[in-house]
Amino acid sequence: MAVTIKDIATKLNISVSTVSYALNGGPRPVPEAVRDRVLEAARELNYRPNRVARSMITGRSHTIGVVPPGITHNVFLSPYLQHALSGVANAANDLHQDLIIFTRFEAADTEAMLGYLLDGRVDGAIFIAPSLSEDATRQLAASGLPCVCVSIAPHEGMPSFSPDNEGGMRLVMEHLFTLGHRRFAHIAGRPEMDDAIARRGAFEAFLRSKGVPCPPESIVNGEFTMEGGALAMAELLRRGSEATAIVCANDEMAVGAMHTVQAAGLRVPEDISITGFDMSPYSGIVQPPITTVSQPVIEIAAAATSALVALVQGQETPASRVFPTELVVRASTARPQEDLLTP
Amino acid sequence: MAVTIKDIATKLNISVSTVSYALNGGPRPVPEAVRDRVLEAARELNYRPNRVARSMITGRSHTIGVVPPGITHNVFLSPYLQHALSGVANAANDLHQDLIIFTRFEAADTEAMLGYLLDGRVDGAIFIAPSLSEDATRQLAASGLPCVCVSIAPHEGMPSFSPDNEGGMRLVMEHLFTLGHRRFAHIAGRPEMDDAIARRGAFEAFLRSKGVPCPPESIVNGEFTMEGGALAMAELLRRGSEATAIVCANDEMAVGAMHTVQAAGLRVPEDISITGFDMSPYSGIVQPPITTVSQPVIEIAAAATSALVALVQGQETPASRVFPTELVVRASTARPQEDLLTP
DNA sequence: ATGAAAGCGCTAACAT
DNA sequence: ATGTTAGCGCTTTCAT
Repeated sequence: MAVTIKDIATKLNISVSTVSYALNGGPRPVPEAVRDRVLEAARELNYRPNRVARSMITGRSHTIGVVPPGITHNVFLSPYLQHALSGVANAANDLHQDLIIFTRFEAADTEAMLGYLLDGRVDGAIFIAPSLSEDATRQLAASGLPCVCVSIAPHEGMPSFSPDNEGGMRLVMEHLFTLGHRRFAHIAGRPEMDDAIARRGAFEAFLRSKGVPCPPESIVNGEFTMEGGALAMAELLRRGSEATAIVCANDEMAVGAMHTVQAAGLRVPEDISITGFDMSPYSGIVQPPITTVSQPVIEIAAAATSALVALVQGQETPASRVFPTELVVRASTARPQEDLLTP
Repeated sequence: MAVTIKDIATKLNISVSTVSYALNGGPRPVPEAVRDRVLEAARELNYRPNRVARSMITGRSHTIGVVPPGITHNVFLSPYLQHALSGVANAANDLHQDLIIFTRFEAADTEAMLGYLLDGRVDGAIFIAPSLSEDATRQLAASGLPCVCVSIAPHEGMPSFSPDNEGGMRLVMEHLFTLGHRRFAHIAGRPEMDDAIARRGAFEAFLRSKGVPCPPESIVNGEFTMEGGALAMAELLRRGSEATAIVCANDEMAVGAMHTVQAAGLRVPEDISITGFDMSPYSGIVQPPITTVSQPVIEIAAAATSALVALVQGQETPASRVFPTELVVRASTARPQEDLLTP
């Protein structure tokens, strides 16, 4: 049996309340002499406070629930999530919060998800790139659990911390367009993910604004992984794509796509330019390094975490924020061949 | 105020115990009619069980604490930990356990660590590549908290799930030796980490067994990161190393070391062979891909997790296991120059 | 200044 | 078959 404050009280022949106040340093004052005796007894008995019991009374667990996208299989193996989790962990650390990571949510089991989130173990939740159903979103809002979202939020009420996807995509497109590219293809993310939607939308919008055609067969969806990118690229080649620039929705896809392109005997960037998004470590160490858009994922996630803690502590709903993105030009993009041939 | 079983009991004019038994499907039988009414009322009132309250009675939280190495700064950015966490998460998922990830332990604050681990929120703990003090180890054992260790355990009593570091290192060394290498350098991990120690030990033992000299200046310690490897390699070059084979304690180090080597104008593998350890994704996508040793980290971590759950459930202490490693020959290793010149 | 006692929401032993 | 009640370990109100 673990040592409790009652044991300390019994040993010192004082009441549990005095022990509690002594241990917590308040709110009721305790004479220093008594406090010292209590602290010493605690040390002697090897007493450790039971936070579960405490949190039942205070209603606070000082623990934050982290909900990664339900679609992702190996959460910890996704570079994007790694950075997001890193940001959350850093901020949680600074704010003295612990983290429960919910990797157990089956795709769309709203009930189970709410059950876990509302079982009293977490003070609030951070959703990372969620794809929540209308129903889940509504119930969540109704539950009153403080929530924030890394990436675009599923509904108005939830504070959202996201990168400027549109701006970032515009930067890459402008870069490629200026290099002389006129035939583009887009390897898009899964259509349930808001960031994927935003990036695809910006891709199309840019082409429209320049009067460049954007046939449906030049866009293909895939998983946000190297395999996803490799497969999507293979599909583009199968369709006889003549694009000189392949714009990918994230870096892993770009790495996979480049692999397929190179395996097909084409050179990057001489024959085909490829771009990514997110500036994941992979895009920097492949040959050639991939031109990409950096977004401050760690910072975004940290900001979301701070906002959540503020929300939990009763401060008013924090404002959503959109974080700037930056173009990172590397060696996977160059002027297209035909441009070189027809000056 | 959240809905409780008391609300359901009041609404249906029955006792809380009946509600509890109905909700949990036992252990006391409840007539089907009553049960249905309870379940319906629960749905209507939007009742959600409070697991904190439950775990206070049952003494079980169905939650596992995960303790990454205290040294690692950005836990989620280390490929090794990513895979270990993945394995833990997979198994935890299968076994219906949640995860609290303790990223908050300051280097050596034993007291704080024990406080968190023993505060009632976790049923047991998984230590990943820990570097625990004698004191922490002893207190932990005394606390009775079920614990297992991914990598070599800090003491006998704790079941350990680790790769065959010695065997793996022997495989690489044998490979390099057979290629003709006779001058080796080792980029070792931090001397607090048991895996690092084991790999270094096996490196030295192999050379000894072959009668190959192993001067102290041919071994340099570094962080288990690309930067660590790059720095260590630079140090080796500064020392005027004439090694033809650089054996690194992990893949990130190898990637970093290769970067330094290439930046110095040397070719891999023509001028220098480089090997890694762990088979992290990075080692496979750099140019040239790096010869490495694969260890089944995900499987190891999953086995540790299953063992922990068994331990929590009162089964006898599971046996420690050592997992086999495999040599993965890629393009970063070749016969040394001098071997080609002097046949 | 300090003790006694009422819960937090739940399970389970004890009664009926 | 089902209701009553005693806690789990703690915080906090109410007495003293």
